[in-house]
Amino acid sequence: MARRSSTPLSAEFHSLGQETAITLLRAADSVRRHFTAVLEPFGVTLQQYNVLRILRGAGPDGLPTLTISERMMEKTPGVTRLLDRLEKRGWVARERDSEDRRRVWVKITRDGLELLRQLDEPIDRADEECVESLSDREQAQVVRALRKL
Amino acid sequence: MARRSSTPLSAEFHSLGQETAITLLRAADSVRRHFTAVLEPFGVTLQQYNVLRILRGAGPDGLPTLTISERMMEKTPGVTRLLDRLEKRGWVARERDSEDRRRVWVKITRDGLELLRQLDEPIDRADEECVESLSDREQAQVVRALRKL
DNA sequence: AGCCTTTAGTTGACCAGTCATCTAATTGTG
DNA sequence: CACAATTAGATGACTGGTCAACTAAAGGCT
Repeated sequence: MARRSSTPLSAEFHSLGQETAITLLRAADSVRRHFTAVLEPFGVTLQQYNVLRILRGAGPDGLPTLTISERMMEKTPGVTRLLDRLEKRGWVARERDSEDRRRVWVKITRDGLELLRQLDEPIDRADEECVESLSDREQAQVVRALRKL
Repeated sequence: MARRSSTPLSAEFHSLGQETAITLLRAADSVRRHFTAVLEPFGVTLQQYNVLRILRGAGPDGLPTLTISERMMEKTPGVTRLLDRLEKRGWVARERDSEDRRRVWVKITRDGLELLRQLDEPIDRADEECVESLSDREQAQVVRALRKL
């Protein structure tokens, strides 16, 4: 059952597992930096962008706060404060549910939608660029493997 | 030169590039969570652990702050404050260079080394565990591809 | 020597993520 | 109906990452 530690590809590492983990973390950092650089001129962070995308996808009623935090796989406190900032910038609006007054519905505003519209093209480009040093074959291999994590 | 957007493997995505980028970010999060869970009982964070590993590798003289921040590929201010916390816990010591008094040498303490000693085994295990759902072949594919980023 | 530039590192302000705790509203059960 | 348990979300305190501005010490040049 337990796998013996396998030989790494590079002498820099103890084991193949270590090499995979660290290479993965580094690669993800590189991708994150790439997106951050695209968003930075617009004054949006990657997480803020993610929330706005989720809200655009959710349609005109928006979503309750907890649903957003589930979709982002993030803890609620972080999301609450992220929404505070998005609300202050006028990109989202919050409204308490009149039926269940614990619940807060969050929806993207006209300004938020306009921001996303401006970002759609640059982000599509960034999606390609940040992994452009990999062939389609390599990308497919990576996706198929990493999906298992 | 410019690559046309390639077909994603899953309908969830617009393009293969997007699918690769997002899958990569998610996988890295999973790995990060795995390591964090191992370190948490010891009261160390992943970044703190990284610094301690770098300092152990550097030998008894330690390293200047800026060198540490280069090796971590991180901005200096963050490292300064990380070191503040490590110093407060007694895991590192700082000493101003008597030749060049701008420079601060940071070295790991006996307590810091003892902490790492206790962590060596669990971390080696975590290196394997966090990617154990991939075969050696898949890991090698992933490493070879992601090294290009 | 005097001054300008560069280098090493710190500090302040902000965004983000996590944990623990808290409030308020709702639901479930006797 | 009343009261406990659950749920939605907010708040405080801390770690961490980034940018901009700052201090202090070297180094270089006239």
